[in-house]
Amino acid sequence: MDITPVTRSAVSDVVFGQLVAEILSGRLTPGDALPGERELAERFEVNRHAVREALKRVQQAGLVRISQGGKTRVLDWRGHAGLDTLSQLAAAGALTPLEILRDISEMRRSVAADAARLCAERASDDQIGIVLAAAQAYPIDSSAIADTFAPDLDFWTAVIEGSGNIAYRLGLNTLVAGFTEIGWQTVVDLGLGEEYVDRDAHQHLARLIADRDADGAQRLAADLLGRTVARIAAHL
Amino acid sequence: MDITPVTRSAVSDVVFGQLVAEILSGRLTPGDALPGERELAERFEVNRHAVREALKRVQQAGLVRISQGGKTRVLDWRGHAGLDTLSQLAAAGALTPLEILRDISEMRRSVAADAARLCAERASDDQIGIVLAAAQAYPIDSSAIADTFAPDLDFWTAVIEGSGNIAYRLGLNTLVAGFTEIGWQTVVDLGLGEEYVDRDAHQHLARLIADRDADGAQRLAADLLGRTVARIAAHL
DNA sequence: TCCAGGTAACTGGTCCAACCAGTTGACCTC
DNA sequence: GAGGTCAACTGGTTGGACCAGTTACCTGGA
Repeated sequence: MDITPVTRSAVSDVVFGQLVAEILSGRLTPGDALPGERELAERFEVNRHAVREALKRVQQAGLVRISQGGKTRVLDWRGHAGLDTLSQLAAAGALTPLEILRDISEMRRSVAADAARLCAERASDDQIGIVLAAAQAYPIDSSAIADTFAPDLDFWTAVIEGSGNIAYRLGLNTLVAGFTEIGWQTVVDLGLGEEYVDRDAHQHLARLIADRDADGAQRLAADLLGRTVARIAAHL
Repeated sequence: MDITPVTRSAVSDVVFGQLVAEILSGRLTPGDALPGERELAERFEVNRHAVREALKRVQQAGLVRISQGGKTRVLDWRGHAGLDTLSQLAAAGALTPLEILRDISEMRRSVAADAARLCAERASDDQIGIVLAAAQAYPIDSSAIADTFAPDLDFWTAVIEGSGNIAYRLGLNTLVAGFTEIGWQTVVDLGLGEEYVDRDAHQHLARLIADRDADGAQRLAADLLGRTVARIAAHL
C-alpha cells in the first residue's frame, strides 16, 4: 500500500484555490466584479474572515484589485500576475501541463545558461567547490530517474548561488514549485529524464566553471538544458 | 506643488510589510519561532485577524511555515521564497537598490534575448505586427528619458507575448514590479537611460523578428540589454 | 429641464469575544 | 526510568457588531 500523510487544508486555502481557479481558467474575465465578501462567505459556507484571508492573497497574487467601498474586480492576470502564479496555472487548467512544462524548461534553459556564465566569471572559490562537489554527487546509474531530481536540483542551485544573482535564485524556487505542481511523474512518463542522467556532461560543466571558462560553461549549459526543451517540444 | 494621492494602507498590509522586512533583513533567522498571533496582535496593537491575514500572506510568499498547534517558524528565504519576493527585498534593505537593479537587468537580458529568439521563431503575424507597431511608437527625442519607459515596456511586452512563453510573460510582470519598487528615479540618476532612447536598435530588432531571423534577434537583444547590465556593473 | 446636494444602501476594513483543533511538555503513575 | 495523562500552549474558525469609504438614486432648487 501507498500511505500518504493526511492533508487537512485550511478553509481559506480552499477558498483561495477556488477563486484563483475561477480567474485563471477564464470563467471570471478581467473587469468582472466579484460577489461581495458576505455573499461569497454564504456561498462557500464559511465565515467572512476566511473569505477575507483568501481575497487578500488573491490580491497579493495580482489577480484582483480590492478597493474599500467599491467592488473587488478581476484583473487581467497576464498583465498583473507575478511569476509565482505559474504553479497555479497548472492546477487551474488554464494551460496544459505540457505547455507549462515547456515554458518552465525554456526559462530554466536561458536562466541557467546565463547563471553558468556568471558563476564562471564571479563565483567565489568556496562556491566553485560546492559546484564541483554537487557534480561529484551526481548519480551514476540511470535506473531510478526519479532519484536524480534532488542531486540535479542541488547542482543547479549551486551554480545559481555561484552566479550571485538573487533574482535567479528566487526564480529557481518558483520554477521548481511550478514543476512540482505538475508532478515529477508526468516528466518521467514523457521520457524526459535523459538530461538528468548525463553525469559526464554535468561534471564537464563543473570543470568549465572551475576553469573560469564563462563562454564554454554557458554554451554547454544551454546545450544540456536545450535537449530537454527540444524533447518537450516534440510532444506538443 | 506636487500633489500625491493619499494612500491609506490597510492595517494588515502594514503588519505584512513589517514581518517581511524582519525576515528579509535577517533580524529573524531561519528556524526562529515567531511570537504567537495573540502576542503579535498585542504588540502591533491591532486585531488578531489583521495579524492572521498578514501571516497567511507571509506564508504564501514562502517566508514562514505555519502549522496548527505548533509555532510559526521562519524559513530560509533564499531557498523558499519565490521571485515575487524580489520587490520586497529592496524595501527591506536586504540588498542595496543597485544590487537588485543589476540582478533584475541581468535576468531581463537573458529572458528578453531568448524571448526575442522565440518570438522570431513562432510568433503569429498579428503578434509580429504588434511588435513592429511598438517599435514605431518608440519615442524619437531623447530629452525626457522617464517618458520612454512606457513605450519600452510596451515593446518588450509585445516581444514576450510573441514568444508565447507564459513564464516569461509573468516573469516580466514581476521584474517590472521590482523595478518599480526601486523607483525609476534611481535609474535616471544613475544615467542608465541610454538603452531606452536607442530607437534605431529597437526598430532593427523588430525588423529582424519580422524577418524570422531568430539568431540575429537574440544576438541584438542580448547586446542591447547587455549595455545596461554593463553600465550598472560599472557602478558596483 | 437640469443639475447640485443629500441620503440610503451598498462595498470592504476593523474589532471583540468565544470556542474548536492540533501540539507540546510537564507531571504523575506504574 | 518508561509510559501514559492532561493542562496549557499553538493556530483555525466562527459569530456579530461597528467603522469607513463608494455608489446610485432621489429630491429640491435654479
